[in-house]
Amino acid sequence: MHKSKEITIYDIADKLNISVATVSRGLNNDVVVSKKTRKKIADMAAELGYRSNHFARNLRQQQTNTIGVIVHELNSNFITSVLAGIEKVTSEAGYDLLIAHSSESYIKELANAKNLFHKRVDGLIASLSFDTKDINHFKPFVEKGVPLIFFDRVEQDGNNSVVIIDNYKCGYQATEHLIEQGCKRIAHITSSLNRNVYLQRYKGYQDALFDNSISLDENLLIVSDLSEKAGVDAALQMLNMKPLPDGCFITNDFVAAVCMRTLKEHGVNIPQDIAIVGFNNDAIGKIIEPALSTINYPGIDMGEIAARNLINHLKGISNINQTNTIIVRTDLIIRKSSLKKGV
Amino acid sequence: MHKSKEITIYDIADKLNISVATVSRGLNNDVVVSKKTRKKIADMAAELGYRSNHFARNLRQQQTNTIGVIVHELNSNFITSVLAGIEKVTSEAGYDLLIAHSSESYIKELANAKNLFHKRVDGLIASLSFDTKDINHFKPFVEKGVPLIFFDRVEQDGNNSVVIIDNYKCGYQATEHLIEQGCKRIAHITSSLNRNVYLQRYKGYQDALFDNSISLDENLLIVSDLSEKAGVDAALQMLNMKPLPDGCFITNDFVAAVCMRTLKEHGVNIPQDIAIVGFNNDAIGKIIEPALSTINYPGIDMGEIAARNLINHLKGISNINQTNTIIVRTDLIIRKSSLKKGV
DNA sequence: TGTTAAAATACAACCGATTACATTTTTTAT
DNA sequence: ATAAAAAATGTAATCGGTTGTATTTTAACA
Repeated sequence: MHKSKEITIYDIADKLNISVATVSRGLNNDVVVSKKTRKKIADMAAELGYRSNHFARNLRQQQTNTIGVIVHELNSNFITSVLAGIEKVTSEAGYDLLIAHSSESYIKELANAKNLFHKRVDGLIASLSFDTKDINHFKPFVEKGVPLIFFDRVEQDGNNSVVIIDNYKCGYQATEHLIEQGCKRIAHITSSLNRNVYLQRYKGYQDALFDNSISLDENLLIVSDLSEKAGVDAALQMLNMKPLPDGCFITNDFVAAVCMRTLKEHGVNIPQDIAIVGFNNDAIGKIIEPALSTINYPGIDMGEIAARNLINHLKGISNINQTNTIIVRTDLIIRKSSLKKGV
Repeated sequence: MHKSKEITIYDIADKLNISVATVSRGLNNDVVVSKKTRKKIADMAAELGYRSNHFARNLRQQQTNTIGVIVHELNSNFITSVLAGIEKVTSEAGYDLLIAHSSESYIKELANAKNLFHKRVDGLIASLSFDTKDINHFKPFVEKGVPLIFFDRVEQDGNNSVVIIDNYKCGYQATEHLIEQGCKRIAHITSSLNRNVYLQRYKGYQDALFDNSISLDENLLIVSDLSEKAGVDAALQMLNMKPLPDGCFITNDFVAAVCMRTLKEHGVNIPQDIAIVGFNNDAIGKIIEPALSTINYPGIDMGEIAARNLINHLKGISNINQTNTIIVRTDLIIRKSSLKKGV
């Protein structure tokens, strides 16, 4: 099977006995070309099976029509929702997407950034990996004037455009809900406080305790990564506490699920002994028993917003550097895992 | 922030007072350029912050160095593993990846195929969507000589290259295991039998029953989509059966999990009343209770194999059309959900 | 009918790399 | 020292579109 020759605008021009300039303009529906000619060109293009050459076009136009996305993982409800949102907006605007994932690794994120930079994406949307220390690898984009939007996992004190949720409020709400259910000793299982999202949630947790006159017990804070093992370990750690915590706010549904399983294996009743609230509204939360209370946030909206802002900036409609921080709504979903009092 | 001017090989050539041809060759580490000159070129490129223009290169070379991937979804362990495998091989070989997902929709798969065709991917790796009826939309690739490999969800009677697991064997094994555990009335919850994977698993199920002298009861076959609702409905349907099935082979872990939850809510004991085996080895299976027995298959290997074959074909090392079907190993993971007899 | 404005089309340079072929420089052998 | 061979570098065409400017065709009007 040998490759058949590609059709170019020169072939169309030849067949129609007109110039390539007219063909090019006609294909782009330029009003300067008469309707009749445009029709002829379109018909001939279809007949010959013409497909435009992106490379020639991009080379000449000095733009790639491509937007890069760097995410910290692929395998989660939240991320796939964000991607869906981004895809919706970008594809409508005629942009292509180049998706890279760092698997929570700083090294891979670095490589991805470099790669996308060399591919000359017109813009970049990114969520930082778990162990990203600094964001110097995004500097080349800034220097070349490539617009940049971070979402969810962002650098706290940068002056970049970000699309985030109010993690502080979420932490506050989750904790307050547990307090309302009668919890007095509320554990908090979370990830590295160097990541903005976890730090803010922790602060919300602290303030909710404070506002309800519950003193903060540092021993109830368990920091770990987001692995299955971490969930088991966290559960064991809680089981060793005397007395057992009566509530627990976990910043990740998967870890919460593992944790619950381990607790139950050790005879702990949920929510009677410990009420639990997770974070993310992953599919898993509805399946485990008891169903997991959690914080829901609209990934698809975050994706759409990030993409829309980026594209508007690219088109000169708005300027990213003016609207610095966009906060997306969230809500607390209450299920059985936290309902000590019943409904 | 205005875009700073791009550095090209002409700039490097100017600075060094040599020709662009030499610069181009030097940058590609062509041995025909002296080591000394190559060093000078590399240094100057680094100093000026040169980045090569893929578009000029691809335009000239008439190839995109890009491989397209169409998957039926993004949000599953299996698919992300496959993607990881593909990415590993392709990035080592210097190819880029263009990933499209159809969300199990024929329409979207069609659009994706068209899109990737127009982007001129050098090769394509695809898994068919749930409701894909025919594969005519891949014809343009064949006609242009673009190599094509299907994995997992494939067209049963095409003569395309495919990377699959032995779904028949898996179905047989899962069913046999349930029989060994003493099950006599084994239900089978699966998806459209038009998809090869489900049809083959069903056949394995049938033959395992036959070989163990258990007559096939058509009423025990429940066909549905893979949604949460489907899991609930399937469970309810089983609950209505008199007598209740004592075993169940479900071709999807998520559906199995939902199904188990629903059964338990109705007071059914697992595995005592019904032993259950799922499929896919999703993370969820380890978390639910009892832990879910399932069929494991190595997504990462499938991805690597598919990608490696494609690239070898592109490089002329091998020919895809000769090695038509590649079957990847699988194994049955036995957990508590199916252990009626204990270990 | 002739003049001018407007509409449609054509010409040709350009984007930045690659590469066949030509030329120059260096090395080797006589 | 000189011819021949080998190594290094250069020249220029090419990939397939886009677009500023020039030219031709058509329309409008006096």
